[in-house]
Amino acid sequence: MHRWSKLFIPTLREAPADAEVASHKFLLRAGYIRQLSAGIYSYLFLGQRSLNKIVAIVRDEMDKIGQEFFLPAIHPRELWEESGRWTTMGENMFRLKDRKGADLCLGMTHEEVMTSMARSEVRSYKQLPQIWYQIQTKFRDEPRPKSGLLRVRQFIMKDSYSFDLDEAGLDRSYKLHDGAYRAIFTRSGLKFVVVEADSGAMGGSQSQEFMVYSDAGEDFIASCPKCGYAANVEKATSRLEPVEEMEATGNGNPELVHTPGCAAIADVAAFFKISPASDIKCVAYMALKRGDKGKPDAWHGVAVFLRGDHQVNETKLAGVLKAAEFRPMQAAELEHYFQGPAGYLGPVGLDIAKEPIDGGLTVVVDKSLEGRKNMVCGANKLDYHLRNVCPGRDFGWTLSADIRSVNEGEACPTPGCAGRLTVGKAVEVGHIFKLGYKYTESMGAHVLDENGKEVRPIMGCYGIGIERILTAAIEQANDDKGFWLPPSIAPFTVVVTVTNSGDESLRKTGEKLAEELEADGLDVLLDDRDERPGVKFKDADLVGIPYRINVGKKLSSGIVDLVTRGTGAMVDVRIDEAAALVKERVEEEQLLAASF
RNA sequence: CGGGGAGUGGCUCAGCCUGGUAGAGCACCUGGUUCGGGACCAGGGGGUCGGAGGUUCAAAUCCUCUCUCCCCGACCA
Repeated sequence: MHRWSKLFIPTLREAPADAEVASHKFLLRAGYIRQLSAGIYSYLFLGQRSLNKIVAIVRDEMDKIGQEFFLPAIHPRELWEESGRWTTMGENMFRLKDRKGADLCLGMTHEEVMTSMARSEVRSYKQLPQIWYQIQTKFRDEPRPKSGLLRVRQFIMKDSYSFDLDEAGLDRSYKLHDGAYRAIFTRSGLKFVVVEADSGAMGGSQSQEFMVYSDAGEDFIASCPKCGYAANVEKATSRLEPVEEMEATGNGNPELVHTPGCAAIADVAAFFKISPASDIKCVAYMALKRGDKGKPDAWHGVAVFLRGDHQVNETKLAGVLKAAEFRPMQAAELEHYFQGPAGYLGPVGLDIAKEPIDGGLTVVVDKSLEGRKNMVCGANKLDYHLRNVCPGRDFGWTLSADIRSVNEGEACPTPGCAGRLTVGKAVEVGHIFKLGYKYTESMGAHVLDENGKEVRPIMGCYGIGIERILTAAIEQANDDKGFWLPPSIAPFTVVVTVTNSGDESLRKTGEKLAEELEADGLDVLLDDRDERPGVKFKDADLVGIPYRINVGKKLSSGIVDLVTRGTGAMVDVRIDEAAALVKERVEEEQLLAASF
């Protein structure tokens, strides 16, 4: 039995000034964590206890579908050179040298190590499929760590990798993970949603994220309350309402119009008395194409055209262009590609590249421009616009694709669904991803199939952020006094608060009750500190323990209080029935979570 | 990397503008009283004011450089 009087649980009355989000504040105040450096935290007794419970759930479910490994955290450069990621990971990778001067890095993910294992050990199709996982520390030198444990530079990840003979096999491995992840998050008591995620830039074919709605989150997800459609806005689409086209003027051909001072969309729309949906917006980028082996990186001009009321989704754009990086085009570059100034850029008369980012100006139009008529656009000339512009007739493009972001309130993309999309913020707790042949190909892994022919295994990769489960759980259940965790991941299920430790009979009864609870298989913390009751109640409310039993003044009539932290409900319970009741409550709560 | 903010005892902060004995509340230690929602009284310990350099008789305070942390953006899981 754990006695609070002997433990190190450094609770704080006030949150340190630099904590902003609820989980960060409370993890610090409750004595779960302490910061060592930006994005680097120590986990103290309560924090480690909770993380251990999360890890146990993850391990329990993962063992049903795969095998646990434990891979090195320090990797040789050569391994990452093989996949090409020694370069592409850039500054996010922690790098170091050993005493001989050899380059090493700290593992930020383990596709390379796992693939090298498969490459050197797996020889036959008979050995497939394989699902290998590990629970291990990852190191990523984030440009901006933030929000306590939400975005950190060192964290624990459950990562797994599947190797299959073919796509049907990958599909099975992927579905196994989908099931395991749903079980893990359910048992962890999270209210999560599964959303379609972006996979374009990585070349994968399918990907889902497991999200917990929270304002602390960094991702936005679009969802339809009617049909259940949900997708990361990086990936989400919507159905657009038909636009009322403008009447052509003059002979219907593009017409130069003097529009002094109308650089912004709103000014242009007002000048022509049109909706921004009839204006063509231009966003000009320079896109970085990573050089293939030996070739240097190069920047190429990219002009994106879309409706005036839409926004460019750079994730989608990166996906269709396979570009590594974007930056806004600068004035000299605008002059070079458009011969015109910002604010008056347009698609007519441009010298268009045939292939995406391969010299010249890559012109990307959003799909929603196809088939539109009589639009307004910049004339690539200061203070002039064109009208009567028809995409396809008056200008062409390198490629046309969905590269816009959806907005709240747009129509759900599911055929036949009349719902409207809502957009909310969420924390990503897990991600499953069909990788394809990227690593087995670049690193040369193969097995013999039943015909004795060499074939490449196909891979999937799957991740869970262990600390993020704790963080998300706190974000979803807190108030001004503290937080309460689901019993399955709380450091203790119940705290027995002896209101006055100076009173011998209270203390003895409390100890006895704690022993009973423990005998019932519950994790019990006995608050036997020599503190006033108020202090003990405040601490108990703060530290995330879902149930509390007060052993105090009602004991003379054989009664203790059972307090449910989440609801604040306090009920009188006969002392000899208390243990059984708590156990029942915990079991009910877990059943309830499972039915979610 | 761009923009903003902050570094003074364990925590929250005042003092800086206008240079002159380093402060408050909480926490901590000792003794006493108290004991159902962060008690009270008395006594006590603890800070090279992020660091370096400079100005000055004198620097937490003024100047220069630098480090660190937080927030927004970019980036990313």
